[in-house]
Amino acid sequence: MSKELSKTYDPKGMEERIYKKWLDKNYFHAEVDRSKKPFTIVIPPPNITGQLHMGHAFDNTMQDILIRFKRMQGYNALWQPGCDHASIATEVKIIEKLKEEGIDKEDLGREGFLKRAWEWKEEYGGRIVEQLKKLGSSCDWERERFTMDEGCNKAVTEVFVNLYNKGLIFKGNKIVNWCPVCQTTISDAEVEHEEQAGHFWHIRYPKAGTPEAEAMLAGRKCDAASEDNYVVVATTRPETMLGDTALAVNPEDERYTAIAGKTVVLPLMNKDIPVITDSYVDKEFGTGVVKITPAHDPNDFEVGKRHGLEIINVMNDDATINSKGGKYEGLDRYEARKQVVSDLEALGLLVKVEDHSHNVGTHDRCGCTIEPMAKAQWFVAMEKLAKPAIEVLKATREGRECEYGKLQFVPERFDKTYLHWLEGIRDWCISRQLWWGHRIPAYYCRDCGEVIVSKDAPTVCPKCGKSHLDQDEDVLDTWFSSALWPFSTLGWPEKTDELDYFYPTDVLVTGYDIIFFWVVRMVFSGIEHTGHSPFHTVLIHGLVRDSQGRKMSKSLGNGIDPLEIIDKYGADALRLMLMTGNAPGNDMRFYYEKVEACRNFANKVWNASRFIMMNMEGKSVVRPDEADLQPVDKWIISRLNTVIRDVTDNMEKYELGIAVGKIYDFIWDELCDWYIEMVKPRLYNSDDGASQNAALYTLRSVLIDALKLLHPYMPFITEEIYCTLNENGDAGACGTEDDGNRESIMISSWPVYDEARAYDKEERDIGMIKEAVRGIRNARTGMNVPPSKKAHVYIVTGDKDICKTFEEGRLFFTSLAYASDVSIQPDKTGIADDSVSVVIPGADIYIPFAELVDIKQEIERLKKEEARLEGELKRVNGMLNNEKFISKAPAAKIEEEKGKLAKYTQMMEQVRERLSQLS
RNA sequence: GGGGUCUUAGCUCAGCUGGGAGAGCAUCUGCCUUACAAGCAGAGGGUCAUAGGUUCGAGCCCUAUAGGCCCCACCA
Repeated sequence: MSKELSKTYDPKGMEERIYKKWLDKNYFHAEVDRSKKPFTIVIPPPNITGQLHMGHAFDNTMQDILIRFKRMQGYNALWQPGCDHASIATEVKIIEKLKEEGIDKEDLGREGFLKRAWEWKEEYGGRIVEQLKKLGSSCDWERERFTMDEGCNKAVTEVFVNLYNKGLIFKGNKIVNWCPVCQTTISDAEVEHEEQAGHFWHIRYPKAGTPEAEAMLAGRKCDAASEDNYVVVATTRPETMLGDTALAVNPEDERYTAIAGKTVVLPLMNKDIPVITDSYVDKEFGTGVVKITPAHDPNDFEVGKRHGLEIINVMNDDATINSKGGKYEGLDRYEARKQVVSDLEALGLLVKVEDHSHNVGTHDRCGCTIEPMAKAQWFVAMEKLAKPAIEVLKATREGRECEYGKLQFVPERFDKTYLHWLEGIRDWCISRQLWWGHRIPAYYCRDCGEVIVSKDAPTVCPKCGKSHLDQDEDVLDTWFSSALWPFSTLGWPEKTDELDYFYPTDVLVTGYDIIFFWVVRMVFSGIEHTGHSPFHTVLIHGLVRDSQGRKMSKSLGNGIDPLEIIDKYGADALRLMLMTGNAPGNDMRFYYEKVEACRNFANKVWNASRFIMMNMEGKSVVRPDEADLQPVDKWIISRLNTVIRDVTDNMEKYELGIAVGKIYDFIWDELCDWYIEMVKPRLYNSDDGASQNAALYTLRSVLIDALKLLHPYMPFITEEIYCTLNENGDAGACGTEDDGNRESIMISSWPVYDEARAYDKEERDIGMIKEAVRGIRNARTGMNVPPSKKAHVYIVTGDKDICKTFEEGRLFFTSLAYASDVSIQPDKTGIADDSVSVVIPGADIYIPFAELVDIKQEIERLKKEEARLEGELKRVNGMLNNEKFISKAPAAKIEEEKGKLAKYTQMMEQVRERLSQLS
């Protein structure tokens, strides 16, 4: 029973049906199979809170293309899917939802909250997975994982305990980034710096024992104040002075040698603090004196450590001033700032206020200004871990062997981003004051204070033997578990077959915005725990922006929902749009016009296929003898062959945009606009069965290979056509041996370049015919000849080979160049003088239009051609007459230019001769 | 302060290791030619940001300049 394609391309319904078929057939599933080479990609796990957005569509399209390509090439391709628990993002969402119900997180308690969170995950966690399916993603859904499932939790615990035992995880009191809104620490990577307009307050600190100090302590302005008795400090954050424990000057600063080592009185707090010297202080900046607040500034913290200063944290977790802040207790940090400034002013201690813009750290999630605070938190010591991660990339770039495997970024420029971050890396704060996440496997003995870090919860304290143990309340940074994703999903820490076979994985595809968050952490984790870089290539892409180049965002409301696009234009069109005309790592803009153009291409493919099938209807198409193939058949086969080679090459180099451009051009220009048109007369003429069969066979086999090349990009339409074709007979493809797999294009084999199908002569011959046809069309348009007006075409050439070429191609002039008749002759006998002429290398073409020809116009046209050729000749002669070019340029280039010289010279002669005839 | 990146046709962008400037959209002209008007055939349109340099030869490599964007950074 033969099946037909519907009249118009309509992806609706079709895509869903095909996806279901793929699932039913289990094509996406990969099992360990040692007879095949694995190719593995792990998905960047989308957040369970997430909805599919253009970024996901972009990212996953690229991965699907690579996976489908490799699968067709015969690799055992595994695309490992899953979702991320997204600790803080999810927790925030759930808190919001609870709020709607009038419930406070604390009311539920930890247990109750987690129960709700899991329910939430069950309800919404699968949503994005369903959306990925609409895109056509060929993930192995049987292997779907979750960063907080049992296996991942086991991996996390294992890693934590390992690193702790090696001393690479430690609990320490350090300055951390504290988000007062989310009430948790965040890592450096989660802090966004933004330039803010602020002020520079110059504040007097009176020297101890002076009348100025006495007055201040008494709470009044000093009537006879002398500047000599003050030290002036400039600060952008006056409220932090409540926690000052010193002033600092540069030891080299002669202005302050007298005061160094002495004592000043801290205003408002009215206590003595020392003036210390530290080379950290920049003499040139501000007043050259820095207030030191070890609890609220990372630099001050370091200075404080060096000098044994007290660390006084003056803030609560919500960034209000605490009891250490004296009378300011309870005020928000910004209210406190105002109050402090006005109090200083009242005491005559405010010298001046300058405008000053400075960088303020904000939380990337909530936008709140980060408060640096000294807190006891868990950290990963990064220095040791960073080294091999740096080494593996450098070794790969320098072509050295490396025990950790290979690592490269595509495009290469992201090497620098990666290296720069790793080389300046600081310890990673991993504890979070949240509930949704992997709980830290540390336990504290209530009796003796012993800290126990262990995979299994201890029941008694190993030190004191008592059983009053409390687990650490905190959970881990969500990226701590994502960092293990490439191997935790394959079974690590168990030594599974999967891990052994699929790991290290091959390519990681992600946006440049998460190199720090994720890529870096996966690499050092992979090396530390498995000994290998988790992938050899990181393929980086940019952002999808709106048509005005703005980032798509919820707040701007300029996001475009990929699902709507899929609904309207089809997933294939969306996928093609995302991959077309974009270079790796670059941002792109979203335009509806672009999607439409891609949908139009799908329609083109659809209709060309429909045309081919229509013509095969009722005929049994068989593999023709080589002798039955006509030059034009060999031409398209040869062109396809080249495209197969180039596309494969581009895809192997991750040049996905270039590759699909070549497929697009081949299908639209060469196959549809030329080959199909050239072959039509043969299809409509059943008298020459062998020729018809050869044309049909070629059409069919070229189409199949073209569809195969296109399949990774446009999986649905190619599958639909491929299957329909195969239900209607079985003529095989040209670039592939019969692989016996006709039931789906996605498991068919990738076309391979074949030397035997490179037909150089036919490529040249058909190229010449195309040029002649184009020339005739061109001339006709120039003369305003309507298509309905057919004309006799005379081809004049003395060259036997050229003559033969045109002899074989004479039909093309009838069908493509509006010829009523075609004469091929060695001279101009019988051709009217007032014909339009077209010059191609080796032949003159004349078209007598009689009354239609305007000789003046014709002369003008020829003169234009003459000028063009003059330009070309000038350029070629310039090169060939240049001795240095002759002596230094490669021989092949010289030959090429000599060939052009001959060609243009000949054409020029023909044009000039024709011109002299006319005038 | 450091690093990256961009500046190519009216618009959005390609242009891989240096060797005669491309695509899509838009514009103009002519076509409902029985696969496709979501189409066909043609046309116009670019001193490849500027100035130097390397080279036989530069959109491509180097340097500087101008402008745009991005990332990193503890100058209070």
